[in-house]
Amino acid sequence: MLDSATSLRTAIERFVKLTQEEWEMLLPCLKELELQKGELFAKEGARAHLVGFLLEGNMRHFYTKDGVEQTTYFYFEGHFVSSYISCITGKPSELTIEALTDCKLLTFSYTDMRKLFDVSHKWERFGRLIAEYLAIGLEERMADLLLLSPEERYIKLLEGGKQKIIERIPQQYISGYLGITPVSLSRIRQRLLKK
Amino acid sequence: MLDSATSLRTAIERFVKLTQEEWEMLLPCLKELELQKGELFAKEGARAHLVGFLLEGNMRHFYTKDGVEQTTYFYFEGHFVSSYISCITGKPSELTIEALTDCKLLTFSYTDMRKLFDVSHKWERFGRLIAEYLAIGLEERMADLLLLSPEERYIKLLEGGKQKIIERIPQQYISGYLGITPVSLSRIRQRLLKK
DNA sequence: ACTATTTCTTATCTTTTGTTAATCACTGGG
DNA sequence: CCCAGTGATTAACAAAAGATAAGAAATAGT
Repeated sequence: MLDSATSLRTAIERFVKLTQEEWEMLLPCLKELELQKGELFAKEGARAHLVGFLLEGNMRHFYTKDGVEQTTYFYFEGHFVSSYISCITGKPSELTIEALTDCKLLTFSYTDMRKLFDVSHKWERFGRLIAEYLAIGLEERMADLLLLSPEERYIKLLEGGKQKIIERIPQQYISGYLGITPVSLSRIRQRLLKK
Repeated sequence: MLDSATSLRTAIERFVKLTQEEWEMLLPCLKELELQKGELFAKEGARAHLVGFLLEGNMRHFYTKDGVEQTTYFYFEGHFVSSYISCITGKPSELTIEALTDCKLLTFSYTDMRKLFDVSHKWERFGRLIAEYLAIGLEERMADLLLLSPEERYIKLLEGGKQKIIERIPQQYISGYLGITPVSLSRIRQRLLKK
C-alpha cells in the first residue's frame, strides 16, 4: 500500500505539488482494489462514483450500440481510470469499463474528492487541471476523427506516442478506437504493407 | 457595457454563484470588442490569450488541413468563445476562429483569469467547472463520431437541441461539423426526404 | 429588377468502408 | 498431440463517401 500510494502521489504531483498535510487529506480515502481479467470497474446504466488509479494491468472502456460493444479507450498502469463524465454529471454511465488483464488499483470515491474540492483550494486546482487534461485529450481525438481518414488515424497511432496501444491491445479493440470495423483495419494494414 | 456585463455575469453564475466582491475582481479585466463579418478572433499558429463572451452574432472555428478549411464548431450569443486549448497549454492555436456575422463581445485575457484562479478558490472552481463542461461536450461529440454514421449524426443534429446550427449556419460549414463533405451532406438530405 | 456570386444540388466515377462468410493462424486444455 | 475456441485475414458484394464538374437555386449589390 505504501509503494502504491507513493506512485499515486507522483501521478497527482504531475498536476499540483502537495504539502504533506494536503496529501494526508486524501490518504484515508484510498482503498485497494483487485480485478480479474473480464471484471468490470464501471457499468453502463449505473451511476459511477469511483475513481481508480491503475497500478498494474490494463483496461478498456466501451459503449454499447445495438447490442454491440464499441471500444473507444484504453487505460494503462500509472493512469487514472473512471467513468469521469458520469461522476461529474451524476447521470448514469454511458460506458462500461472492463479489465483486459488482472488489475490492481487504488481507488477513492468522487464524493470524497468533491469534499476535498470544497475544503482545499489546492485540491480544487487539481480538479481543474485534471478536467483540462481530459479536455485536451478529447479535443485532439475529436480533431483526428474529423480531419483524418481511418488510414491516417492508424498511421498516427503507429507513429505517435501511443505505442502501448499497438503493442498490448488486440486489433479488434483498436479498430473501435479508430472508429472502423476490425475487417477494415485489417485491410488498411494490408494496404500499408504493400507500400 | 452595463447590460452586457450583466449578461456575462448570468452566464458565469450558471457555473458558480458570485458575491459582489468576487464579481468585481473580474470587472476591471473586461473589454468590449466588435468584429465585422469575416474578421478573426483567434488565428492558427498564434498563441491565444483571449477569452470572449459573445453578446451578438455568431462565429465558427476551423482547422486547416492541406490548405482546406475544416469547420468543426460554432459559437452563438450568450456563450464563451476561445481557442481554449491554446490558452491553457500555452501552445500555438491549431484552430482559427472567425466571425460569421458582425459580432459584439466582452473579452478578458486568460492571463487575468489565471490570476483570479490563484487568489480565489471560487474562481478556481469556475475554471474547473468550465473545463468539465468542455470535456462533457467533447466526450459526447467524440462518442457520436465513433458510434454514429454521418446520416445518424445529421438526424441527431436535426432532432437534438442544436437547432441554432441548422437554422443559422450554411450547410457547407455544417458538413465539416459532421465530418463529411458538403456534397455528401446534400445526398444525405436527399435520402431522408425520400423516406 | 437584373446581374454577379455564392451556395446547394445533381450526376458520374472512383475509392473506401460495411457486411457476411470462409479461411488461416495461434493458443490453451485435455 | 489433437482439438476447440478465439482472433486475424481474405474474399465477394452492397452501400456509402470522396472527388470533380456541371447545373439550379438563393443572395447580395447595384
